[in-house]
Amino acid sequence: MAIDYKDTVFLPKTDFPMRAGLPKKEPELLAYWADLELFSRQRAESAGRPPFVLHDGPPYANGHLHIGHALNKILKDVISRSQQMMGKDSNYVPGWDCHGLPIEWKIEEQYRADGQNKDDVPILEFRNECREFAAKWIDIQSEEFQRLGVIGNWHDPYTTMAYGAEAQIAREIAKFAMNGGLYRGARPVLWSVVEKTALADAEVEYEDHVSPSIYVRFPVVSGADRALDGAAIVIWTTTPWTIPGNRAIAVGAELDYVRIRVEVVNEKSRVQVGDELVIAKALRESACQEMGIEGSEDVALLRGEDIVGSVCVHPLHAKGFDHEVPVFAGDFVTIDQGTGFVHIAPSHGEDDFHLGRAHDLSVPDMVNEVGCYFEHVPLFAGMAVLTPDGDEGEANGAVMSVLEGENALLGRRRLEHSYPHSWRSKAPLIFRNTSQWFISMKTNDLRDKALTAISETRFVPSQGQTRLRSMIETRPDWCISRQRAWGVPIPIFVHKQTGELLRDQAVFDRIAEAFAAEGGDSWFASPPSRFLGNDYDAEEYEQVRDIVDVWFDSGSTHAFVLEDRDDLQWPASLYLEGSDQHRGWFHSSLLESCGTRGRAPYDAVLTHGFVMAEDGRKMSKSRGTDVSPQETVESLGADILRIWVVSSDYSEDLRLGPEILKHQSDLYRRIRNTLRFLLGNLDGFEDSERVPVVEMPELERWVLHRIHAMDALVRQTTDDFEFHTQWTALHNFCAVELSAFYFDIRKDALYCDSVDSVRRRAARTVLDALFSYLTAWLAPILCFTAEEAWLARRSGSDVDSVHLRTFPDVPNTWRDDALANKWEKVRNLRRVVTGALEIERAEKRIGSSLQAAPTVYVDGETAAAMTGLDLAEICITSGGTLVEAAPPDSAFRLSDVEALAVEPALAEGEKCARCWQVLPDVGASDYPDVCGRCAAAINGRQGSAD
RNA sequence: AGUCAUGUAGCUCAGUAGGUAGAGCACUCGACCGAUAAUCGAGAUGUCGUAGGUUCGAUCCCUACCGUGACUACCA
Repeated sequence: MAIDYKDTVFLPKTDFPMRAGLPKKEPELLAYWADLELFSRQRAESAGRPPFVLHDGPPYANGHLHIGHALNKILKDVISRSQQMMGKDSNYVPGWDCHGLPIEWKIEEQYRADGQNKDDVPILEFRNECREFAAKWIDIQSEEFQRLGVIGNWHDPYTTMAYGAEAQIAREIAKFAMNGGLYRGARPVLWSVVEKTALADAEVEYEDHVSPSIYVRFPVVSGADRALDGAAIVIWTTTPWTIPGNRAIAVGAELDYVRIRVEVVNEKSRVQVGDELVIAKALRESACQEMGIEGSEDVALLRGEDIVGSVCVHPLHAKGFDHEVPVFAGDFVTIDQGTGFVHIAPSHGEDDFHLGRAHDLSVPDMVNEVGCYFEHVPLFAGMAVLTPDGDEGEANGAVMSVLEGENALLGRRRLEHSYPHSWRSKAPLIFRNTSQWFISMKTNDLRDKALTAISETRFVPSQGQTRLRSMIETRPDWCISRQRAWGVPIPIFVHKQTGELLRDQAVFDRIAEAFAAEGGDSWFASPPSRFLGNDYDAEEYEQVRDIVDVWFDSGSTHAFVLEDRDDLQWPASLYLEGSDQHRGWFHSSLLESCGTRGRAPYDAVLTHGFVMAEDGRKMSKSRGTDVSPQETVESLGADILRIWVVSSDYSEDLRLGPEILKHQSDLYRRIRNTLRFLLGNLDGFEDSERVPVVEMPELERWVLHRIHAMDALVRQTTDDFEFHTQWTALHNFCAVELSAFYFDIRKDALYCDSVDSVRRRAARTVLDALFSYLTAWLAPILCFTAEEAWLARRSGSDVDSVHLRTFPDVPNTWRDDALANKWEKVRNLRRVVTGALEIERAEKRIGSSLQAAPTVYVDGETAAAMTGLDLAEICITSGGTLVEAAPPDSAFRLSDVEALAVEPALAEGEKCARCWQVLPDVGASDYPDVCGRCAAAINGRQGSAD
């Protein structure tokens, strides 16, 4: 008897599953793209479009990816893809940083594990092992990046160890050699005794360290002021081993000092009653306490400037350190601690070096590369400051005991303070005078050029500009030499007799040629004559054996990637890295490029923050708060991780953890179901169904207006790299405007109207548009899901991948501000009706809103807005009456909408068995339990719903 | 140690020429049972980091402090 009308209703139909199964689906899509050769097709199809070159900052090729890599590469990918869809030719070439200490260190460890000393391994063999190690990790990381959905030229990435790259890096060094920017300088650098190399700033970490803290007496032999005669200046240091290198004392010219006569000392004190010492007034108390002085008398007060020009003798002058020790003014002298006098050893400190240089002090070579005093150093020759393992050597103790013997040691204790350490071996470092190669910040106005370049670069967020500028303003010359094995050789020759750097382009050309053919190895494998040619006698030249700082490698990527590849462009449109790269890649690239090409290698720089755990603190394995990208992808899918990237504000630190990932999964489901609804309701859609915009109901035209606005927002936020705003807007559009409003209203027409209904056809026309726009807008973010949806509906003529599309144009005629305004009022009315129905529901008078037929009292404005609209349709009721009149007091109102009121009522009639509306005309036609519309729909149905 | 950021509902984020705050999600309750491990609706939720100050009034301005992060320095 009862007909099952379900078969006559046009219910959504699609193979696009509600449950995504991303961990399984994503690899299938990756395989599909591989078959399609998607990246090549993108390049081919976008040939001639304006280029967008996001130049990849190379990750270091060791170890699996961590979440920071994932953030970085996903953000790059979203930008690269969205620029592509904005109509650019967005060609992304990933790269890797291959040389340098971390890899070298790993290989050394392997040798150590085998009981071998790496110094015994032939350098070419060693370098080859490093190369293979890097190659192995490049393959692994490449896989892991691709699994995240990152699209790019993975078939032909760049690496800093490619022969071509090594050759170009050599050419870049040669440019600095030829233009005079490169020079050999003797200066103290932070030196690792363990790794036997100078370290770059970026390779230094500061850790707490216990050092001896000593007070040392420097007797005045020639006071600049009579008040100094016969007294001794007291210095304080935490590095006793630098005392042999002492050449001066610094005093704060503006500080107050006092000459005291010691009256009372405790039993442990090394000071004699009657000693006369000069110290800073402000530090008198603390210094006296440290030296065990319990009573003293002021002899004289002095200003620092009165002391400048005095001369002391070295505390070990009787033991072979017989040079004078002049007192200079130093603006770095503070009264935080110590004595207000700083002992100056020009070989062992930055301040010391500069002060010494200003006063023509000698910069003696005191300590060799393994941290032992040179043979020429009296008393201490051969003693170690630090052992080869980084432990404290005998030097400090020896110096202190000799000082003590000379009655120069006035106090000693242990002090824990922050001290530089190697990032790699974690061993303490020392300042050591060495011969190193530098790029001058002054020659060729490098600093000025760099500063100008910064002001001409777009920074996102803008604070980055200030940050980079202040770094460039104050940084010293760039020390580019490393006494290591795994890197690009600094390919230069020095004339043995004159010390002159050989500047001959022909020589450099031969070197680059060799590197291009055989890599940097050829520098070590070939006789110097191969490069010097016939014009020079190899015997007369020293071949430099240093390698170049890896920051110079990566700082040159713009040369061997952007300039070298025909399908790229110099300068890059964008560099994008974590904010730590202000002192890293952004910095080195800028200097390298300004020094050789006079401008930055990038038009814009974007920085992102770091990934923190959910509690806002650093991720920590031991606390279990670290998130592995591999595990996340395997359990949830890369698209979830990609949502996380765009839903976070990358200009600050980002948080990530289980709860946040769950949140992203929820957001994902909403988007996925929106796509599924579109697909299900577009089943069988054909072009012939389309309804022209002018014939569409207002509701459809309102959706088109919203599409127009979303399009503008998507494009704007893409240009501004504001993906968080974009994602939020997209999600709200799907959740609030489509799902909760438009779809909800139109389900009735889509399911129940007859196939030829203009209303239904118009809705399907709009759903088709929504599908087109949404898949495009989502494609840069949800690269997998957007593709899955696209392919679910692709017919023969459609393009093979959503990623071969661009954001579709939106006709300007879709914009209709007046309509949008009108519909603001309509939606407001709907809110009130919904509120009224909720009461009815709570009172159990209705369940479904289709049981209701409310009377709505409106003001003139709202009445005008509702002209021509069907109240019941919009409110999803079965009926309703609009009355422009004052409502009865009993009517339902919302507190914030005074002009509207609703008097609920039950709809009259029977429930239609097909559309479930309660209507008076149910049973009026051939079908006893069906309304007139549905009867017509059933009769007119042409087997569409099977 | 210093500098600079940052601290708004459980989560991601908005916001306020200074008048005690919002959106989505999550949560709870309800409806539907033809987007169904969906969909719709309603609701509660916050001393706007802490303590002072300026002000009639501060989440928004000032100061200090605390937490977190990044950077810089290393200082003898």
